[in-house]
Amino acid sequence: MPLTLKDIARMAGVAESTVSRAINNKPGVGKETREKIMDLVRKYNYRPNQLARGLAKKETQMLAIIVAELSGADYKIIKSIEAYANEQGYNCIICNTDNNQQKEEAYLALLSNQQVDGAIIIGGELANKNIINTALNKNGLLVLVNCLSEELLIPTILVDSGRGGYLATSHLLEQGSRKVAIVMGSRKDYLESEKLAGYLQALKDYHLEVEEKHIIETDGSREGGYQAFFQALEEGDLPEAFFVTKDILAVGLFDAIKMGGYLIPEDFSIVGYGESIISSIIDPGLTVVAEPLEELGRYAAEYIINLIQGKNPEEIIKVLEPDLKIGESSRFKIR
Amino acid sequence: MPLTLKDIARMAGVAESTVSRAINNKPGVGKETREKIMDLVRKYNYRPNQLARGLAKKETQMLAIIVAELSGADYKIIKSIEAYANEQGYNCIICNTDNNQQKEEAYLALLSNQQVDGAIIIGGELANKNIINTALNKNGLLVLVNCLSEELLIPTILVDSGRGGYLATSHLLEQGSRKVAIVMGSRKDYLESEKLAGYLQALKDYHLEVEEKHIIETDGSREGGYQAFFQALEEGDLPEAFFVTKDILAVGLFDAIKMGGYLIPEDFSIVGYGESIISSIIDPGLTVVAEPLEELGRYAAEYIINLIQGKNPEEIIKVLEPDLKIGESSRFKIR
DNA sequence: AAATATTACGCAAGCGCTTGCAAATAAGAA
DNA sequence: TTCTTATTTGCAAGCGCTTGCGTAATATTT
Repeated sequence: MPLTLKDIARMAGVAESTVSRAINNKPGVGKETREKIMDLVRKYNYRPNQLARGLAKKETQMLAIIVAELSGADYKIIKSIEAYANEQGYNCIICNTDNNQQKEEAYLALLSNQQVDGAIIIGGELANKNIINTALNKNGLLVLVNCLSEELLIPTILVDSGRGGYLATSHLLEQGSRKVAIVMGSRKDYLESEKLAGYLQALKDYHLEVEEKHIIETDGSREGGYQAFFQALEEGDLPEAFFVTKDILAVGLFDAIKMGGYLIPEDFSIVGYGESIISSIIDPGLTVVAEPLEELGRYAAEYIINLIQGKNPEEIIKVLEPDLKIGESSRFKIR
Repeated sequence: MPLTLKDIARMAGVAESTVSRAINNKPGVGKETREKIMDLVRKYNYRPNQLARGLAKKETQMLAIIVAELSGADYKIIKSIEAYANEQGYNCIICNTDNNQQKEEAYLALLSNQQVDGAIIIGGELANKNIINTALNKNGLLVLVNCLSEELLIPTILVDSGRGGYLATSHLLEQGSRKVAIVMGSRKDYLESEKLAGYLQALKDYHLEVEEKHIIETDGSREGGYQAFFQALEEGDLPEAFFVTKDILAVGLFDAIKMGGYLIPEDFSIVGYGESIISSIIDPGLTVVAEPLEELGRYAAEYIINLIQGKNPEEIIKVLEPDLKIGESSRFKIR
């Protein structure tokens, strides 16, 4: 049995309250008593029971990071959140929902249960609104990252995917390509649809017609990327460039292009989305839309902690801007 | 303010204890009262405060998964742990230590603090023994995965990396290569040293001399893999095959080999370690030592939960066997 | 030296839940 | 009907900690 405050108090010959104050270094404890207590604490390696503490204080100094899939990008965000949170004396627990509503619900319960002081939800489709609502009603503090709530007014922080799509597409256009296709995941995914919007806007700004067949929606897998190319090939009127919204898709697309005996970027210029190991491994190195993931995480962490500490931030939604990292997969086309 | 047991009790006109028993569906509550209570619970979406519950019951139904780096492999293990744990009514929180002793300590405190019922440590160097010890002394339950404790007798479950090294190397030897090099991370890393041991054993079984210069220790990075090849090149007496112990290393090695104008597997056969996206992306597809990660996680989860529930398992250390997944990067050599 | 302001400490209630035990009620056996 | 046994429910202590308030001890002021 671990020892308790009471044990320490008995050993030090003082009241529990004094020990408590000493441990939390609050005022109201004499220098000598404080030292005697701290010595005992060290000697017996006493650690306060956080459940009891949490119960009494109604705060746990814990944050939940609820994440749908745990991709490489998410991981960077998480690390950044953790870094800031730790700095501020909070610990983070990562809850992986696997895109499963049930699990999301279970983890959101951590919030309603007061096991964590706040939660950050990263990506994925948004949970059942009821659940979020009850979590919020019970005073739970929530921040959304890279996803959007439809009706509830929940603080949200995200990278402007529309802008990303625009950057990618206009880069390809600037490089001289005129027929640019987009290979994307599901349009139902908010971020994907935004990228598409950016793509469309860029075409518009260049006074180009939108070709429906150049909008290739896939399942987001490697295989999907592979098929996307051959689909384009079959349709005839092959694009000169591809904007690929996911790195795995890019891998498949590369496979297919090479399989077809074409060269990148000579035959096809390609821009991908997100800096990842994968996009750095594939050859030639991918030009990508780079997202400020660190900043994203940092901001989210700051936001939730401010919320917890009662400082009400000014803006409820914060949008960060991506930029373009030029690789070898896109090159100026002489026309 | 979330409502409490007391609120429900008042509304139902019964004692708190009755509500508690109803909620935990324990015997000793009449059918009608039970229903009345459960209706209230549903109506107000009441959720017991887990801190209070944990404090009273001295158990939280929570597991901590403490992981050093969160690589792709670890992620698979985690998912498998979670799956089983959820099945058994436990939730998992993932604690990422970033190979930082301080953080490891902080997270292990979750155990000593009784915030979790048990913890699973995956990979990485082992924490400060004192910390682990105190955690254990306080009755904390711990299982190690893919790492080893030096002196403490902690239940451990791992994949036999020695066997993996042996499989990889003997495969290359069987394919006709005689000069096989190993490109590895730090020898201080237990798993790496085991792989090396397996490599050496295979050479021995084939009655081959060990060439010190064919043991290439690197920092485990892509760059490290890259340099490894040119180092071998400079040394003269180029190997015919490489056993690479990490996928990132393999990427660098591939880069270098291609850069040198050589072909895989024509000029060099290569075997990597661990099935990962990366090893599946690089071209040609890597032959790898595949680890039963699912089983590993599942077993670890089973183990810790048994421990928590007081069932003492028979073996304190469990070793799983890897096997070989043949890709295109290794091929029979005609000599 | 007396009066006032500080500081150090203990008391006790309370956080929200569980649980052993006793009381009250219902049901079955005699 | 009366006694026994089983079932339903309440009481109250306790889990380990925090904190407001009161008192005793010490320091500061005149």
